[in-house]
Amino acid sequence: MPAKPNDKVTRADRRSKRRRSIIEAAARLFAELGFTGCEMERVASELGIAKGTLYLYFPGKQDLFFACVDLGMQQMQTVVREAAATASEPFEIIACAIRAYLAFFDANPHYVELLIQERANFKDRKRPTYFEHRDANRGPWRKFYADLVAQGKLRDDIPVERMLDTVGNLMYGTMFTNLFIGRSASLDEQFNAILEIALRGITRQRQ
Amino acid sequence: MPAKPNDKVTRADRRSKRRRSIIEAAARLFAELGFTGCEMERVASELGIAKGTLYLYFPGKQDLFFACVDLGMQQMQTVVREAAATASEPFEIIACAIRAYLAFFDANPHYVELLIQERANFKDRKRPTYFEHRDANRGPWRKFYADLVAQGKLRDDIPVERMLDTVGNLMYGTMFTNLFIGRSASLDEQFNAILEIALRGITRQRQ
DNA sequence: GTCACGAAACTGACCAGTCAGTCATTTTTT
DNA sequence: AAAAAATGACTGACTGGTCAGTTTCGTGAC
Repeated sequence: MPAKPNDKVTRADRRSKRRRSIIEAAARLFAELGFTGCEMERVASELGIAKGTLYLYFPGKQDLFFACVDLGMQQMQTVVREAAATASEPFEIIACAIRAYLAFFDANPHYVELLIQERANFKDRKRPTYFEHRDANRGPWRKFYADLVAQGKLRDDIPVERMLDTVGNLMYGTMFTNLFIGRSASLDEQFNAILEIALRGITRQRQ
Repeated sequence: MPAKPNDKVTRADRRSKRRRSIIEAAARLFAELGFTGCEMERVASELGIAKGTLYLYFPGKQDLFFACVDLGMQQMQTVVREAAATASEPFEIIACAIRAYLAFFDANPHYVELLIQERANFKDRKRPTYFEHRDANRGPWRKFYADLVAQGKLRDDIPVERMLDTVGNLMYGTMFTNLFIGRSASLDEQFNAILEIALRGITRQRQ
């Protein structure tokens, strides 16, 4: 009988599986060797396939690279969103999101490397994927913060946009520093300091 | 008669002048085109000299590049140190340093680009120059913060090292973000938010 | 179950362009 | 006229992308 649909799925399935495995191998190699340093031949040999095959799945080296970065940022956003969803109390939600973010890049340092490579090699060809995803996911956070301001839980003398920027930049800077010179403290200790300072600052408050 | 000493100075002077001008031109081009994208020939033609001449001043492309990064970070450290020295009141000193840091990279975005290029192209050949300089200049800040803790002006429930790290990462992240997607607010507004949040946090404090 | 055959997937030798670094020669300085 | 500085044509190693040829897959006929 016309097992056509079924068949087609199998074919397409195999194709997308391989596509995925190419992206995963390439992501590791691009991170390790850099965009320029990672030859297409190397990616192919890593997978045990011929170089020409890569070009059946991606039009060129750059497209393969962008696919790697995009996969990484998608995974990050998913992890953070899911972590935030496990909490209910407002400040706990913020805490969970921050912790998940740091933990993700801690466990996947190669994705940080890709962000560097992207900026280093395509600075005027492409808006950084990181910020593309950040902005796409910012709406809910903006509303969340605004609500907390309305409830008197967050300061009303600093625009929400500035708070989001500042906390975001703190996380962003921490992610890079951790990769570049390693964490100087345990993830927990670092996380606690960040949360404490972001929420209450470094000054001793008069009671 | 033997104007030897004088002569030598003149000679060495001319040499170091040219060396400096090579570094300055190269810094701009490396930032604009990337380490790989910036050909030695290009640097030479920018200066109106032959490619071979570059090799009389630097052993190779990498050495020239590292000289560029180092010059940038030296300038930054100098600017920040001098700015901090203009203030006397503790929190004003911190404010001046942060403002000078942001203003410096705002006025010299090409140096940020060089930091990216350095990391992207030499991740396992060299500790990032930025952190090399940061650590070399951290001692006084550590002592400064510790004194403020002792005076009850800074919190004593967060280790000084964590405070330095966190504030440093916030500045570092801000510098990158400003370059990557542009500042979303004026330098002043951004600076105010950073200082306010670093010192007092985003939460509304009960009086 | 197996055979035939067209389509899809895969291969890897090859090409064309690139560029850091060299060095024999020329120009400038003292 | 010797030394120092500068030149730029040249080379050797490298690599993204191509494509003519080969292998594998899926399907329908028997």
